[in-house]
Amino acid sequence: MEENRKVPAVVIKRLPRYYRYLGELLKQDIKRISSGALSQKMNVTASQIRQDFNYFGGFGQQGYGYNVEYLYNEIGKILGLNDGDTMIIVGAGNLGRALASHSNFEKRGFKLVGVFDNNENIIGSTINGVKVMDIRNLEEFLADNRVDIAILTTPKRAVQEVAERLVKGGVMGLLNFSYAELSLPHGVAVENVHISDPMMTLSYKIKQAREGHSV
Amino acid sequence: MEENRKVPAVVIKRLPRYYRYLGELLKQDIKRISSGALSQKMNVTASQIRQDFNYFGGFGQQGYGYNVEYLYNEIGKILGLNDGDTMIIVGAGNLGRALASHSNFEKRGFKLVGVFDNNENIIGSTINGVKVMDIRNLEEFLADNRVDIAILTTPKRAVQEVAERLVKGGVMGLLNFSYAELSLPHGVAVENVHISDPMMTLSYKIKQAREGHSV
DNA sequence: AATATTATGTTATAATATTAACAAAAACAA
DNA sequence: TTGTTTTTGTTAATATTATAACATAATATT
Repeated sequence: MEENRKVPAVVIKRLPRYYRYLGELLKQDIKRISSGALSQKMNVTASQIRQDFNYFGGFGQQGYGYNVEYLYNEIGKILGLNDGDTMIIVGAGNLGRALASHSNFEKRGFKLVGVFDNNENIIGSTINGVKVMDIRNLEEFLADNRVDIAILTTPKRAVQEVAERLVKGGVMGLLNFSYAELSLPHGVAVENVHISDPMMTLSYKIKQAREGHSV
Repeated sequence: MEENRKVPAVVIKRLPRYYRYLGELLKQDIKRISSGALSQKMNVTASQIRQDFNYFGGFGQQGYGYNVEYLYNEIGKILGLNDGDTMIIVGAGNLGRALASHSNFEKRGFKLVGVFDNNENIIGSTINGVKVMDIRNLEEFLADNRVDIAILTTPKRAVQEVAERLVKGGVMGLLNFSYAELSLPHGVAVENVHISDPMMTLSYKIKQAREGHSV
C-alpha cells in the first residue's frame, strides 16, 4: 500500500508490456487473472508482477486476483495514456511516413497533429490524413498548437537543431529515431530508438547459438 | 583476463551503444581514448566501461587507455558483425519498406537478400535494389539461399505462422516488429521491437515532469 | 634514469533488483 | 455456516549489477 517509494526505471519499462498483454486479455473477454496465470503467459515470475504493481499500491484482491479491465486502465493512467497527448513527426522520409501510418500510436491515445519536412516535393502532400508542412513553419505551428511529443526521423545532421527548436516551442518529449544522441536541457524527456541495436544483439545471440551456447 | 564468466545480458545490450560511439570517434580520427573520457561522452561511469570490457578479457593498456579502432573492431567481432550475415524482410508494408531502405543495416554488415509479401500489387516491385517476392515462394527461396536473419513486419495475425516457416527453413534469428509475441522452439534467437513501448515510457516521463518530478 | 602521472584490470563494497516466504484477507466449497 | 483454498500485499533472503578502491603497469616528464 506504500506509494511514495521511487519507482525504478526498470519497472516503468515493464509497464507497457503488461499493458499490451492486458489489452489482449480484455479483447478475449477475460475478466480476471491471477499473478500466477499472468506470469505464465508473460514468462516472468508471479513475484515480480506483484512486486511491480505494489510500487503503485497494488491493484488486486486477495483470493481473487486482478480485475483485468481495472488493472489495464490503472496502468494506462500511470503511463499517462489517453490524456490526449498530441504528437508531430519531423522528417517525412520512409521511416517518418511509416510511423505516421502506424495505427498503434492512436490506439494508445496519442494524436498525430502534424508532419514536417524540408523537402519541397513532399511538403503539401497528405499522410494518414495529415498534411506535411514546411519545417520553416515549425515555430508558427508550435505557437498555435499544443504539441506534447515529437517523433524525430530526420537525418542525423539535422536532428540536434530541430530538437532544440522543438524544446523552445514547448514540446515536452522527444522520441528520437535518428542515429545522433541529443544533448538537451534537463527536464526534457527523451527516448532513443536505435533500430540497429536489437539487430546487433540478435547477431550476438545467433553467434552464440552457432558456437553451441544456449540462447 | 578472465574469459569464461557468463556475460550478463545487460552488458550485451550495452555493446551496440559502445560500438556506435566508437564508430563516431573513428570518423573523427580519434586514435585513443580512456575509460574516463569515454564515460563522460557516453554518460556512464568509467568503472562500468572497464568492467564491461573486462568480461571479454579487456582491450586496453594501463597508462594508455584504449585504441579506438582496435576496440571498435573487437566489439564488432563479439557482436558477430561483418560476418556476412544475410537477412530478409517479410512484410513489405510501410514499415517493411522503410526498413529495407534503411542503410544502417548494411553499415553494420548485414546484407538484405530478399523481401517477401503476399500482396499481388507489390510482388515484383523493387525496393532498395531487392525484388519483392511472393511469400508462397518462401520455402523455395530458403532452400536455395542461406538466410540468417528475418525481419518480421507482417500484420499480427500472420506473424506466428510465418515465423514457424522461417525457422523450419533454417533462419536463425528473428527481429519481430509485429505486435504479437512469438512462441518458438528453444534455440531460435528473437528480438522484439515494439515501437509504441518507448512512446508509452515517454508519456510516463512527461507526466512525471508535469507533476514536478525530475525526469 | 629516476620520478610522477595516467589509466587499466581486478577485487571489494554498495546498491538494486529479483525471488521466495508467509501472514492476512477474500473467495469458494461442504 | 465453518473450514479450506486461493491469492494478494509485504517482508525477508538471495542474486545481480553498479560503483569504488587500489595495486600494477605503462607512459610521460624532469
